[in-house]
Amino acid sequence: MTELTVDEPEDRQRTPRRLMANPRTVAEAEAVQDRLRPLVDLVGPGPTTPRRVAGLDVAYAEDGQRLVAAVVVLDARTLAVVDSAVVAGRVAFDYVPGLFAFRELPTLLEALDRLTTQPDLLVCDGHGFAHPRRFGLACHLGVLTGLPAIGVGKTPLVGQWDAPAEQRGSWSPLRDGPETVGRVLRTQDGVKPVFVSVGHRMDLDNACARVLASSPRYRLPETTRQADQLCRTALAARIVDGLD
DNA sequence: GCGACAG
DNA sequence: ATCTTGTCGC
Repeated sequence: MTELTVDEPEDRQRTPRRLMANPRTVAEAEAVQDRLRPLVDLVGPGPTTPRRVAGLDVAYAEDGQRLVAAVVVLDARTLAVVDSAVVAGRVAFDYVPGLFAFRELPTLLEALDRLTTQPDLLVCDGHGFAHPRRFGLACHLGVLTGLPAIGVGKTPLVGQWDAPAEQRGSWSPLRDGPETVGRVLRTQDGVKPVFVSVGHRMDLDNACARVLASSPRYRLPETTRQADQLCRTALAARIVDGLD
């Protein structure tokens, strides 16, 4: 299902081993990020009018070890759900700010592999370029799948910014030192803004345009909301194999 | 040395 | 992320 594997039918659902490094220590994890970082395409410009947009999210079980990942594909124009996948898994790494992606990556990739419909944009729950080593979850998912990706965070990880105007669509640059790493974007009038950053094969302007187009009514994009609802429901009702 | 720190 | 009660507002 991923672009990187289309030439290997017998292996089409597996991300190449050379990119699947599963670190066991903080040093190894940071090394993986530094190695993949050069593969990120920050220019894009990415699809201005994508057909299908995917939202990804994860819900954690009570023990904090098991989790359920969900991917929901929406029609970019109507925002109607056209496909989805839910997978149960295990936390693959302890939570460390900056290494968050390693916790959910294996299960999220598995869920992406189970889609029937190929999305042309991934909207990730977390940051992309707005990361200490400029390689957050959105960059990681983008590079591993080869798909355009953007990161939408609810809270900051790095950078400083000025509050954007209260109107929907207003934004201010998110800067980490001298460089702009993302934007603080107001998706609804008078509502707390979100943190948008490039993941892969997209420019920042387009990334913000896509986020706004996906958030007609609420603070978070419909993609994120649908994915959140799906994995949360699947976990609570245990309607997913491999749990318990 | 002391905070901050995606989900 | 998840644990948690009520509360203000559409």
